[in-house]
Amino acid sequence: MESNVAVARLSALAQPNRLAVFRLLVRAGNEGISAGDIARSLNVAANTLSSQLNILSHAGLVTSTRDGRSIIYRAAFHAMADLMVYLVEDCCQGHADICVPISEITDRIACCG
Amino acid sequence: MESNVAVARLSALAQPNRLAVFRLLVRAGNEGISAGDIARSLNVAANTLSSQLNILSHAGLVTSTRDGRSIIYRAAFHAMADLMVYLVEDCCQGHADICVPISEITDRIACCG
DNA sequence: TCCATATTTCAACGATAGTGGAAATAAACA
DNA sequence: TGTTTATTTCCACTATCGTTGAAATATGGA
Repeated sequence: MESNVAVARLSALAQPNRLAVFRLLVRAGNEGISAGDIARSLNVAANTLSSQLNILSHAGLVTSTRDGRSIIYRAAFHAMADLMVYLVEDCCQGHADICVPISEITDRIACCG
Repeated sequence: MESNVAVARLSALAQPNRLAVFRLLVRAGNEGISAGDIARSLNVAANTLSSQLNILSHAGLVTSTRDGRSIIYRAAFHAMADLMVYLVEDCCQGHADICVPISEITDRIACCG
């Protein structure tokens, strides 16, 4: 991953509304949520949410498909995975003994286990 | 983790210089790097770097200890782990079959394996 | 003590982000 | 076709961020 892509994704998530949107979509899984339902859930104006979704979308963190009058948004899990890997890449340069904490991450990411 | 802490950490990383600083410290591991050496490595002014380090530090993503005239900075792996977990928390509400991508994260985070 | 090195703090500037009102687009339905 | 619902685009305003010069603080050594 290139640095500017990572920055775009981190910037997209570094805002209370957008972070809440993303986490809501993570919990919704592949089913996704319509823009209107997201706006109602988080109590934000429709146009404000639209620009937030646009930022998340351009960062590659969410995808959208039209369903009748509504547009369904979904979290892009692979993009999230790429970002996480990038953040701890090449850690410790192979000295496993001084890098125990990272292995704890994998133990704690067990959402569907 | 509270939302505002996550936003602070994501904001801290959502800037090219600071992201580069953090990744440099991740690669350095527990040995850490002095502020001056970071500034030279990344070719940024000392006072600019100082404010960047301050932001990373307040976000809990780096720690510092004085060593003579220098101050050594280190990545805070546990804080990073907490953030990662927060981002994919409660994903899919337990429907493992529709949430394969998250399990791929753990496979790909294997820096010291 | 005096000086050099390492780092931080302060103040100010220009640039960018977040929000909301109003209008535009898109689809469904009578 | 005309109307309603869903969402987005455009625009302007305020607030916050990132950078830099200059000064201040802290440590080590002559």
